[in-house]
Amino acid sequence: MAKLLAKQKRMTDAVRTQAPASEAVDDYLKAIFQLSGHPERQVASNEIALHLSITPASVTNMLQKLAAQEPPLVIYKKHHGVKLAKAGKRRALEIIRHHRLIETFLHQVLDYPWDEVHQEAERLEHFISERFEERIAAKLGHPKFDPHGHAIPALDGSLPSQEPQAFAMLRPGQSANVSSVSDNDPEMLRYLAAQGIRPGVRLTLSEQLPFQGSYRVRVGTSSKLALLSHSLVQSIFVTIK
Amino acid sequence: MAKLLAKQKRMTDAVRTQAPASEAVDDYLKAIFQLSGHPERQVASNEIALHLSITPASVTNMLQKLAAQEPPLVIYKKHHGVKLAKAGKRRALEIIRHHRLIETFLHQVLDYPWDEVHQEAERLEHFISERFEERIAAKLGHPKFDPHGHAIPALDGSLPSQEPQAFAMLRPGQSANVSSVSDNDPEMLRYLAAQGIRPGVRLTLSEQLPFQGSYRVRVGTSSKLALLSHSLVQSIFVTIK
DNA sequence: TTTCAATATTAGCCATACCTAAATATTACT
DNA sequence: AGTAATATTTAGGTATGGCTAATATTGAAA
Ligand SMILES: [Mn+2]
Ligand SMILES: [Mn+2]
Ligand SMILES: [Mn+2]
Ligand SMILES: [Mn+2]
Repeated sequence: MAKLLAKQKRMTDAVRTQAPASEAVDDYLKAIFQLSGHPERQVASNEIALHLSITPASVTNMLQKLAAQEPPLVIYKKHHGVKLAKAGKRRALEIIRHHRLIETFLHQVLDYPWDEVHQEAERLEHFISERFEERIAAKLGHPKFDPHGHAIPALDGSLPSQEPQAFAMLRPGQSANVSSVSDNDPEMLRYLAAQGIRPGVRLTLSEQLPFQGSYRVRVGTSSKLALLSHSLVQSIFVTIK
Repeated sequence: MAKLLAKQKRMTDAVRTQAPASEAVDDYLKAIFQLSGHPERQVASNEIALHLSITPASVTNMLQKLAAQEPPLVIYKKHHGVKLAKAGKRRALEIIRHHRLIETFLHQVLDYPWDEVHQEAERLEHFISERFEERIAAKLGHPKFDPHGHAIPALDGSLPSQEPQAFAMLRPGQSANVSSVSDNDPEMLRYLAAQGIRPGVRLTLSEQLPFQGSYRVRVGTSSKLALLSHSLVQSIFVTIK
């Protein structure tokens, strides 16, 4: 705190641009990054609004601000969506790196259960310093994946271009290894853990019950089968090999 | 983020009170706590303004808000200063506990040098959860002191009522053990470390040069004496025994 | 090619949070 | 009682981030 008197002055001067970098800005950038997918496509205002639970008008407003920054954080084409500009992508990946490193740290060093790490990381990701980031990465031996199997962006922002596949896409009889699971629903994570489902475990789809019913799944080499709902199965991502 | 639509409505209703608990509020409460000392005395608006580098008008404004909360965070007597109310003292001690636990954690677990922990803790203290606090305390074995020798408030807010004495108060010939050092000036901390001065070390005042000059000090049982400026010596607190 | 529904943008506002300078008031000494 | 130091009030500023309602654009279906 302790706003310096100089600040007020400086802001009314010629500069005006330069990164605000608030929690809200971070969250927009993360949202755009996640929604733009692979290969990268333009993201519509509506999608962002939906993702963040705000109105499209608010989104347009913010996109204009982000595009007006120097350097711009997004490339914004009126009526045609946005994509991240260089600086925006850098920041998004930085936040995601923070998030996943923090999750891993909380789990491995502070013994958090895997269903509690996400919430805490969601806040702290915005406030840790570069130093902190570097120190926990070192402490953890520069991990490549977080507790849910999500890849941690490297310092230069690079990510393995793994195309994760939803388990729901498999056909009965097929097997695959869990690569990651969604991390935002604690209850679901506890349930998955109870079923022995976590990154690295091999799953075999036995059958899908008719009319979009549940999935009967063998977990590892266990003898009895787990019965997983459609929504559950959509949160499990696998690599077939 | 993701402000829920309900919020807007609710705030214009009857409730209105209840804790905002922002970084600024935290910093006011910490300032009042530190300034009110032992035994506790009323703190003047001016002192707070000075401490936080803002104007007295801003302070009055904030004090009124803090006093109006339900429950009140401060007891504010117009023209007669404030002191912390129960809830305010609880919060102040909570933040101070956070701060000192984080400092200790950064130093011991993440190998931060002792001159860098303060800055990082100053930010993070506002954002960690109760869970995080509990976990790092456990990891550290519930430490009683931070790297600068400051006592860490217990969970119930209790603090050892040690009356730390400025080393500057000693008379030539006297010896004392360093209990703590000021933690806000990194350069000074590096200098002290270089002189071997840290909590627990025994200091003997050999002489003070005339006209408020430097202090000649024996550090531990070393043979040669350190020469410390007046301002340096005022940042060192000791217990005589 | 026209029409229209879906989508997006603009305009005008609201609320919160902090802070300021200047005018005014209070207190506590001398 | 007078006055200097201190504090408060008044009035207003900046910044962020959100909303509604009115309007505009786009693109696909007719
Ligand atoms: Mn976040
Ligand atoms: Mn994760
Ligand atoms: Mn702080
Ligand atoms: Mn300290």
